[in-house]
Amino acid sequence: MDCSCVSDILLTPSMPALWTPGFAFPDWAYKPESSPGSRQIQLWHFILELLQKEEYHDVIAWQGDYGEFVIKDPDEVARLWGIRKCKPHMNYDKLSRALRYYYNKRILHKTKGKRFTYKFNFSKVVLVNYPLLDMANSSLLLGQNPFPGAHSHDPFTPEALQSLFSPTGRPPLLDRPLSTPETEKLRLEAAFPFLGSVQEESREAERSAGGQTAVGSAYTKPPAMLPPYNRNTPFPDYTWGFNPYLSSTFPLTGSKLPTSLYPPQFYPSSLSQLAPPVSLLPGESLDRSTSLLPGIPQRLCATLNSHPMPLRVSGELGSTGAVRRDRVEQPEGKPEPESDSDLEITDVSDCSSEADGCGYSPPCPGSSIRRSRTEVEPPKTVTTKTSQEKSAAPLS
DNA sequence: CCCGGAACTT
DNA sequence: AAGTTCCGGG
Repeated sequence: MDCSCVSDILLTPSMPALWTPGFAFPDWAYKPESSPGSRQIQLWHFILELLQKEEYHDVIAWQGDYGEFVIKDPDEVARLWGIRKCKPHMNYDKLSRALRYYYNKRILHKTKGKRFTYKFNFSKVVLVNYPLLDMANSSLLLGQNPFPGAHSHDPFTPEALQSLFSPTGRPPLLDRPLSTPETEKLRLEAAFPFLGSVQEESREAERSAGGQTAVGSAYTKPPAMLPPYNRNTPFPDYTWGFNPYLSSTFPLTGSKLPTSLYPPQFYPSSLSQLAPPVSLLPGESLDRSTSLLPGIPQRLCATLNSHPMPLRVSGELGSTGAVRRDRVEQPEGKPEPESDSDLEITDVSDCSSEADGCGYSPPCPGSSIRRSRTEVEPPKTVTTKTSQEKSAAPLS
């Protein structure tokens, strides 16, 4: 019930990386809230988030061509994703399956030959998230961007973005009747030359692309705040301690908080001029590591600070190193072995109901933040039927 | 590893 | 719709 998984969030005071110059995240990088059932974070979105944070450079990072990234630590990425989705049994095998589904959607494609390397199809990302954006009007995007070398002419000049995400809150033409998806697609690709040319078009990909024009809304969602990452943080604590990927709303002053979507190298400098002004209030500086985020209500963070987030680096693979490699859960035999649960999340009981309140719950309900089991953790624990039930219930 | 079908869940 | 879970095949 009280899956406080999220609540305690962002705490980690300093998060300069978020506004690192050169990092800008266009609004459209976020799926419109209105989009059917899109309240939940999407994998590609999540990937982008990780990619954006330097803390995760050892886990996943941009590398190679434009939009190309490599998952340096598959297990870790999977674990993080599992945390985000409250899927304690997530692993790279499953995550990669999800990534593979993106192939047909043209959101991603695999970089053959390179292990754990994928490449974003930014144009698609744009379309999916900002279908109504009529680039035509943004002549700046069309007119001045020679395809060769994304560096030659950066389409994302402050002016360009400015016009796209005008102060009025909505990009120009947003309400214009939507032109054909194809048209926009072309335009977008013109604007995003680095994006994998829709090479291997083909098969049903076309179909899915055509039918998935989401309803564009003038919605803007701030990027998630990923607190300093520490891979030593055990799953359980990490999970309940705070929600690293809570991309919930942050009442940021500017409403539009750009963060990085593309590798820095994609934007020699233009963007860097844009980020700072947007996220900071005059007089505020980023180096105030101890300060809260500007614009974020104290109540949101109050409880957070008091939780140092216990670093329990023990149970790595002591008793059951193998356990997590292969799912060793018995279909119905016996409940999760303690050993396993140690790695998997003891409190997952909350998640058993399928990430119900897990993913997104109102920030800091105020007090129900009990997190680390180092705390008090009522002995009764309700004999939670953790994953056991989960795997057994649905089928039988 | 990587791929993608199939069944199932949210 | 967007995965999650399994899984056979390369």
